[in-house]
Amino acid sequence: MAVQTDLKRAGLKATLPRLRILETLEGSPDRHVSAEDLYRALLAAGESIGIATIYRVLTQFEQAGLVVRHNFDSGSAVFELAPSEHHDHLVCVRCGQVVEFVDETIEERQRTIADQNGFTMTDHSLIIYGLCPECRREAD
Amino acid sequence: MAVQTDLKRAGLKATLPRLRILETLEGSPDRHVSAEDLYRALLAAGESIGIATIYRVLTQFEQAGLVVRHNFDSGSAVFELAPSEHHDHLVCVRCGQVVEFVDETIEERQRTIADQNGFTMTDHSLIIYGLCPECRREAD
DNA sequence: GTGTAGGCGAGAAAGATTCGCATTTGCAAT
DNA sequence: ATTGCAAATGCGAATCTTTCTCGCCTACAC
Repeated sequence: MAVQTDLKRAGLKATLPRLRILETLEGSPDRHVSAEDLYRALLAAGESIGIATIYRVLTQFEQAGLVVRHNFDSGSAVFELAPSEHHDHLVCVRCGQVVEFVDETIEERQRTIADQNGFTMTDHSLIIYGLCPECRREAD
Repeated sequence: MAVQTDLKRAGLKATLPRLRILETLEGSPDRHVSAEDLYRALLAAGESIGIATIYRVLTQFEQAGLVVRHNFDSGSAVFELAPSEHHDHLVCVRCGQVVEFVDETIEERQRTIADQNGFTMTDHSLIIYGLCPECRREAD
């Protein structure tokens, strides 16, 4: 099973909660889920798991590079399986839908800006908020 | 006093807490402050104010366009007096220092990307995380 | 000055996340 | 297969940030 080797490779014991969380992330219709989302999904699936474990495991996954954490304006963090290639986000302020995009021009400018200011860029977060096509139509 | 007319113009009564908060924001050496920062600063200045009032007032100021709220990775929101012109942020992951910048190329690309995805952009947030020059030197 | 709508302070509440600790579990050496 | 133990889990309490409630107070139009 790939999930199990993913954990081993990341230097983490293949425990039941970790396997379940990773599987749930992979099987989620929504790439971006909160700790609470995962908790509810696992309880619904009949698993017995504590919310604290979810947070602990997600933090470990993040440190291991398996997932990425985002702080959208929603108040709670959302996590997504680490994509092979970096991308940024468009978030609908009405329905919460998330669209991913990549733009090399912006990536390039960011590196330049960090350099110009003497910063060594370690990460960045670009979120465009707006109304998605559906919500725009409904909110006419 | 300009502060008082600023409030009136924004449609807010010029109450003591509001005046103090606005003055503190203007007098802050750091443009980006949290609700807690303001609370401590006001208590230290001998004012008697509740943390709830700080949040209430900051939210009103935000709606009135007097301040802007940012969600950096720190867990709590930070506020800054509304700048005359929009800008983005470079945040040092070690000391928390914040540097502001404007880049028309990026602004332009964002509008294009929102359009291409059928979104009506209402706002955006670009934060570049990294090590500032000083921290880079110290963390050799 | 006075009335009143709106604002305030304090504490409780809510939501998100972390901590402390007793119990359980993965896993490697028997 | 069995065992031993460090590491991980589950649970409830604690913490942190932010919001709500409610009785009292105040800015300001008249």
